[in-house]
Amino acid sequence: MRRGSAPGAAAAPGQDARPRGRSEQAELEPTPTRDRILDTALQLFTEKGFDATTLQEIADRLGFTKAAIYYHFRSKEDILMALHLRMHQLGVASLERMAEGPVTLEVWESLLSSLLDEMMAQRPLFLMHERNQAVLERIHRDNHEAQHEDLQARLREILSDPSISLRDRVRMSCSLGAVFGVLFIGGEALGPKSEELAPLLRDAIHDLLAR
Amino acid sequence: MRRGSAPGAAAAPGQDARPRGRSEQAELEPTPTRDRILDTALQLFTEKGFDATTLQEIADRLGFTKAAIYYHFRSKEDILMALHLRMHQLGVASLERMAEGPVTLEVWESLLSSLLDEMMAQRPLFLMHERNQAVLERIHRDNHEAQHEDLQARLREILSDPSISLRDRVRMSCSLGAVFGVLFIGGEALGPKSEELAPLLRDAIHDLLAR
DNA sequence: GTCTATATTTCGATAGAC
DNA sequence: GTCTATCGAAATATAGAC
Repeated sequence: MRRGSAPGAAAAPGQDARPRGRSEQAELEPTPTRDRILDTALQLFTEKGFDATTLQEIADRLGFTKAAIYYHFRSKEDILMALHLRMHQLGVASLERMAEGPVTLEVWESLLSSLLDEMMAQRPLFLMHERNQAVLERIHRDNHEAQHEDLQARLREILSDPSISLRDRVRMSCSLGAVFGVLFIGGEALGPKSEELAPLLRDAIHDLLAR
Repeated sequence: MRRGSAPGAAAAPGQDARPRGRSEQAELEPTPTRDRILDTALQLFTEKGFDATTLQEIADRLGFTKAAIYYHFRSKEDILMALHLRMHQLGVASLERMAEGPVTLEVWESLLSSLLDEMMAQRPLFLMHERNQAVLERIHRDNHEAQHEDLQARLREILSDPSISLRDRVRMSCSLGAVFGVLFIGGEALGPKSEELAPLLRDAIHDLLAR
């Protein structure tokens, strides 16, 4: 945190960090209002970035006040982390397959294929993530608990594995970038019909990885 | 601007927005100190993001105070815009070639090739730009003067051109993404030897665009 | 050109009523 | 569960001395 960082938060030591709101148990449970806050935040964080988005704006769009948000979330960062969690869980399946054996070009291609499906389905989440990398890294460093099991870390590990030829690792990076290229650079320019897009993208990736 | 936004700036109407500092003429001229500020800002904006970087930090790293920066730049945004300008000028050459004729896959490949050279040479600038997209767009919207002539706008135009087949536009997006993939995702993982990287990347791009 | 000191605003977060 | 009111902490930007 950088600004109004929990002014009265260091009140009683040994106390729970959560000042009020819902019980700790119920905290992660989705509720309609909670989800509406998350959806609105997702939109604004993507459009303007996390830092430039104020709780006031989120509240305004939802038709209630800033303070009400604090019943559902402990802090602004918590909202971002909840969104991060949503996305993070998507990567887990792919992640486990990546940990199983050696990553050949063929394995990579099939991994990318399932990743592509997930990204197509959850594009807004990935977009938000992409546009708030700096903030997310900052927060990740602070809570260096929750040692990922992080998709990005595992990717970097593979891409720096010297037992794979540099040529192949370049191809892997390219194919990964190609997915981002189509979803985020091409994005709306290519047209929103992901049904047509996906097979064309898969073909291109295949040309990149085959042989 | 969102926070301490020019408190006493709306003083005398009809007055120049620039309160003090160097003369308007000399303002864009590079000086050693100005460049040092820009270099430091480039680093911090990339590491932590524009919003999370304070003028205090920039000043601290340079060994003088916050206020001194205001002799060289009118505002924090001005620093970002100066960096944006640096990068923007790199794209101009490619941009003009793109405006000349119809963009075929062959033209695209050669454009990408020169863009790649520029990006390899000026990677930090592109990295900063990539990691501060949201802020840059916000500022661009505010100063909707300086109608770009913007690289990104022209790219989107091409990628949505219906006279090019969807298949080819997907390939173009892929190849563009591939460049980002190698430079920014693969990044340090692939190793810093851009001499080896460039030809491998060009080969991959060729496989994507040829035939 | 750089400093000290300060004005001004914004925003996250809390307290407590309802 | 949401509101009003307010606190406390930055951070941008300015004024004016040196």
